[in-house]
Amino acid sequence: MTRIPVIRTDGYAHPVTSTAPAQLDFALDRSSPVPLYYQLAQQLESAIEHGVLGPGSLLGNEIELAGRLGLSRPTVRQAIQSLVDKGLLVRRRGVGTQVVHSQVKRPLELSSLYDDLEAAGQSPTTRVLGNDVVPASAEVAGALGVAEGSAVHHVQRLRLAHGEPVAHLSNYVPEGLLSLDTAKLEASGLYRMMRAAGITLHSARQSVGARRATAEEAEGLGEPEGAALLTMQRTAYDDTGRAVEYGTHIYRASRYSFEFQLLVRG
Amino acid sequence: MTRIPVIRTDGYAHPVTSTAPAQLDFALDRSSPVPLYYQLAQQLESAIEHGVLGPGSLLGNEIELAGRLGLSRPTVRQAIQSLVDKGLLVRRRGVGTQVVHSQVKRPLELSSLYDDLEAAGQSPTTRVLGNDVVPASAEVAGALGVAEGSAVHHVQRLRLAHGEPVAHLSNYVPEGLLSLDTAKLEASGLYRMMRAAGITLHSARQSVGARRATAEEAEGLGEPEGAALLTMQRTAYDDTGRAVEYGTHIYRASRYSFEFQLLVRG
DNA sequence: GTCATCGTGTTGTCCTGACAAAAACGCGGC
DNA sequence: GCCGCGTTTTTGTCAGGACAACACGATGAC
Repeated sequence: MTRIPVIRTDGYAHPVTSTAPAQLDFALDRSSPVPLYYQLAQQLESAIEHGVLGPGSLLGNEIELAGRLGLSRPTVRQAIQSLVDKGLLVRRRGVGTQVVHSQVKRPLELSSLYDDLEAAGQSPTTRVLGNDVVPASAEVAGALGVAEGSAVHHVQRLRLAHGEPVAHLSNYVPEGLLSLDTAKLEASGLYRMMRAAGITLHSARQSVGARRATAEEAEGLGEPEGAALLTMQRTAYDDTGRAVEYGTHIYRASRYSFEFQLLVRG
Repeated sequence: MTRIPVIRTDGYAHPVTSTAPAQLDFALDRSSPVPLYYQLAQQLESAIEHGVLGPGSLLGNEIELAGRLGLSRPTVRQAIQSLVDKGLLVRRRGVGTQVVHSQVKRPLELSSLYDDLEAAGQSPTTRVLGNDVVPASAEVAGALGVAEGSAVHHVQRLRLAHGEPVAHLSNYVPEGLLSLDTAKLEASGLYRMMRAAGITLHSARQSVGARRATAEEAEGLGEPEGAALLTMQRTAYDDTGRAVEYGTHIYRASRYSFEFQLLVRG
């Protein structure tokens, strides 16, 4: 390994580590139903995450790598490309493929707040405040693409972390898509229930803003009246293009902020 | 074309249009330096955007399409895949590839506020409030990965739309990366200047929150004291992994909110 | 009429091969 | 010592083929 500390005149020091191509052995199972490129991608990602492939280390050229693994070059490229898309690798023509220096985390998924908190070790809890079927208001009908007045589920929940309120969630779901059991809503999250019901989420439009809390909102969240709140509205669509959920949520700005990583698409 | 209106008992009506494979002719230039798959992807995207390929219309099978265009199947697949990654197309094995129903816009880019406003026809303006070189504070040094006290650019700008203040932007850039001309900062945006300087942005970590305005902030933005503000902190990295920018921004929540679309990665 | 089964169409995966383009390196000339 | 040029290395693009997996409709059995 060569380590070349680059000292710049302006005091901006950045250690450029250029590791020799790693000689990793990957275990590929051709009898597995899991695609070969996916097996390779997962093992590469695992190696990167566990530091076996440190930041800046070269991956070794594709042709040699393919030969060593007994794969064809397109298969190896497909595996590498999937990690490039995730932001874990960078390819440079004439140089090679290397692991990015900066630590990359998730690039903003359509994650439920439940998953977010759970990942952060916040032991989330849910209190279902309401779970009814109501006629759609004009706002809800427009967002979900249903007729005004048609039946929609309305779920109101309070999300807590460590017993403290964090957010008030208000969701609308078209009637008939999903059976919304109050007990399950408390134990899991709405998005998990959708996945379990065979709904494949595709995309969502979100809008994040801020405003001051009304007396009622402040009361429900344990904030002083007029406190700053983070607001989020979201409409989620499945892969057939129909809207499957519309939600307007408010978060305690003193206790929660949206953290995410985003990638620049080349 | 077959049009099958699906009427559900719950009043949820969604017209499923399944168009016969479109017979589009694309103009591919083999002498162009622009890759063939990219030419095809752009023309497909254009056709979708202009409604030539309506939502739900099938693309026709890949093999026939490849033959008709005089391309190989991998090339056609690469073009299609890039649009699937953008969320414009959906592939289904055994069925075909079709245009998604929901209108898809940009999936949250690392866009500057300047571009955002310009795209929205808001005719943005910039007033540079300060453009200095200062020693890095502990916070800035930590975010940029430089030594505390080392020289960094500090740019403070006020962004206006239609002459009204929208946001206060405070950016830090390591010294020596970029020449930060005040005149250019007013005419363009920071990110455009970075791209022009040969810096290829790779990823960024963002944090969005809310709080109430101090008297000074309210004064600068034309808001009443204590108004709700939207806050955003961002650290941007280039493809070598070094931090190239750190910014803390505040937005008038009464006039601006973050709008974006996000895709579920399969 | 209803259900299981088979056939067909389409995308998913994987292979081999070839040339082009870009970046880095080494060498020679100055 | 420095610059320029060619060489080498590596990824980028493209072709053509083969089989597998899955979805859907049609067909037949019951």
